[in-house]
Amino acid sequence: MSEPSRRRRDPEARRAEIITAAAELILEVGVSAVTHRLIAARAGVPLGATTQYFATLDDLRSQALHHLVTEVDAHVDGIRATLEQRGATPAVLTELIVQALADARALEADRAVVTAAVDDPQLRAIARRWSERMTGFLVPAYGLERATAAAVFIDGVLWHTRIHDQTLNASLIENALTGILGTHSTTTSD
Amino acid sequence: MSEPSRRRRDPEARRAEIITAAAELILEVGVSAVTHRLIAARAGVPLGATTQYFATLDDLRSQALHHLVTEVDAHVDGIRATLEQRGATPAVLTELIVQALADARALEADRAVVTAAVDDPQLRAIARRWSERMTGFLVPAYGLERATAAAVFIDGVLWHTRIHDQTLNASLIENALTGILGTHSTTTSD
Amino acid sequence: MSEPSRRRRDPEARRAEIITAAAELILEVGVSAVTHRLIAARAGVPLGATTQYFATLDDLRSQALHHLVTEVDAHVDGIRATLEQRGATPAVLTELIVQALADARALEADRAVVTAAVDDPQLRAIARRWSERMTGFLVPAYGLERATAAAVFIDGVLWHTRIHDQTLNASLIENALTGILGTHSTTTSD
Amino acid sequence: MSEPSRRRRDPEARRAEIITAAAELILEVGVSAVTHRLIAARAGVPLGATTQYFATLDDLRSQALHHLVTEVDAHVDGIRATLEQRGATPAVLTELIVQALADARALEADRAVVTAAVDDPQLRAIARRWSERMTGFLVPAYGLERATAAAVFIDGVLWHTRIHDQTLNASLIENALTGILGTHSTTTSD
DNA sequence: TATGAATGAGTCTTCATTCAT
DNA sequence: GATGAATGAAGACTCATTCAT
Repeated sequence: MSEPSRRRRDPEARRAEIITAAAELILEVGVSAVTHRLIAARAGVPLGATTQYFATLDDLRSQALHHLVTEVDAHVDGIRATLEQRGATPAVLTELIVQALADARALEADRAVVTAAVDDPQLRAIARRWSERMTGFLVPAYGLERATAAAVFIDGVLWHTRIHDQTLNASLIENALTGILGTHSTTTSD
Repeated sequence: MSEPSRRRRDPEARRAEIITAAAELILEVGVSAVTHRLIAARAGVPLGATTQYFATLDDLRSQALHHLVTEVDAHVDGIRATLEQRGATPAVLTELIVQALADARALEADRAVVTAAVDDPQLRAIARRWSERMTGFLVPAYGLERATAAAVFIDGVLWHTRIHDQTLNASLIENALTGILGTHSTTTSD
Repeated sequence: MSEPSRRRRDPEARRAEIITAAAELILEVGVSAVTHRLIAARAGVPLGATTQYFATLDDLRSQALHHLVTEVDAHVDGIRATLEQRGATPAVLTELIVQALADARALEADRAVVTAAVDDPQLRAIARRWSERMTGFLVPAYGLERATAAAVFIDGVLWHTRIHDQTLNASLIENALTGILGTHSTTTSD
Repeated sequence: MSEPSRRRRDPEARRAEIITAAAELILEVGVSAVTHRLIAARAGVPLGATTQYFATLDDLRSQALHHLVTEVDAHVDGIRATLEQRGATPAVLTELIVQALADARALEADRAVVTAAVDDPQLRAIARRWSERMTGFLVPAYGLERATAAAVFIDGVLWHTRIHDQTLNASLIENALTGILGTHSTTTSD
């Protein structure tokens, strides 16, 4: 007598699946092109599930964006770890940047978040975190001003890559960072 | 008894009005949120007018974006003139950047074009022009690598401003540019 | 205070209703004049229902046409049964034709299918079935050529009736069929 | 000072051009797909001309259909001439039919008129003329009943050709006509 | 008179959202 | 609680028709 039942029995997992699907779609087709139906299809859940767990599509979109933010955050955590281990020198930073540029998915995630952030005040606060954290890593060694400038430059490098077909070369990046941060990448906090 | 009756009779002006309205809306709500209805309302023309002059909404969007591009281009022309007159020194560049950051409208125009460019290959080519022209102005004095790095940094400054609520201060910008371009702002080409 | 609220909950029945409504309208106003709105009104369902069940209006039209085809087919089945029972003589054929001419609805269905078939290759194949089946019934007794000619004549009779206000009289039909099929309506296959 | 003037100076010729263009388009895309714009483009006249000369699109369509009717009529005139010269024998009729079947344009014109006639009472009267005239040619030799039956058969042949990919062969047609009209092509009026 | 700009009604289609089951 | 049927508001687009020029 037991019908196939209503599928899963783990609401939290379903939520997660739906958010993941939405996040993927945001990267693929853009924030404004995601729909309930698209998400349901991608997540392999019935249409109703996408409205059951999220009051509104905007709500769902927003949570998906947050999901992407945490993804970006994880990357930043990795960067911090490396910088702490090996020192925040231009050479190490450059290596990390070149690595990041090679990861198309991460690049897209960042792009999606930043682009969406321009229009969405709530999201903007979240997006700011990236540069703030990055700046934070560099402040101890270079002081606030130089650290900020370096973070700004790195942001520029990311955008440049999205618009141009070829990546900036490593020595250009390293030289620029060296110029911005100054030669004395040691003590002084300016 | 007098109905509003038919309107103007100046097609070229109407086209321009519609494009202008569309461009404004792109800056305000983003490319993907503009609709015929929105544009018509903003331009103060009947819905039909927006389809009379443009075969498709994409067509209209595209022309509005081009309109913004020419706006950006005009700014860049101004920058070139100043650089030629006063020299492409970090100080002059900084002054120009600060000026640009104060012009919210121009900033938005640039943002809209660049953001749209990420997804639209045709537009991407156009958007590349900005950094290419900017780089071009600096190459004679600093060589290709440093010029490129400076343009990338400036792009980063623009994005930073869009995401953060406060502008970067002038000395930060100037110092960074000085570091990137090198102190010897003479003729060395790398 | 009670709004009409949501309707039925029987998808299959709704599909059928919509198709039936569309088929009726095709007969009344022609294939190219049917619209979603018209169909919805006729079927007594909201506009959205017509797009929920059919991806595209063409899809809906096509299914409605198929519906008519099966209707025509059922008629042809009846004809076959009679011919098998009573023999495919001109007299019996005439009786069946006169019967068919009296059924305005069936006549219209056939007309709609044939007319639509002229422009639609896919439908043309279906429409050919009518004459092919009819021919098939007569081949055993009269051979392919005479059978074909008779089917062609019968088709002509149907069209004649649609264009003229009065029906052809039975003796005319029977005499013509006799002439076409030959006197020896017995054995021989040509 | 003389501007290129408003183009033509022969209203009647323009009317004719427009009607001809409309008639062509009816044959190509079907009655319901013709639009003012399409007609204007085909005729090489400005949009306004199509509304200047015809009160309504339906009016224009109707006149175009009449134009096709006269075209069909001209064909029938040719047929009459031949029948008067060479006698209305099955052999001659068959020859004429085979000829007609080879003329795709004429076939389409006939189809368009007849198809449109089913729905349009006014046009139906006009369309009836074809079979009435054809019948008329045969009445003197075969009497009303047989003449009518032959005309009906011929109509069937035309439709058959539109639906099937291959033409009926000449001997089939001739044999059928012989059967319908009887061997004694003398004066008996039934 | 001739032209084509102007307008809005109407077309197909998509989808967020609601809610019966 | 889970599902997907139901609904209508919007969106893009087409075009007959009107009418200023």
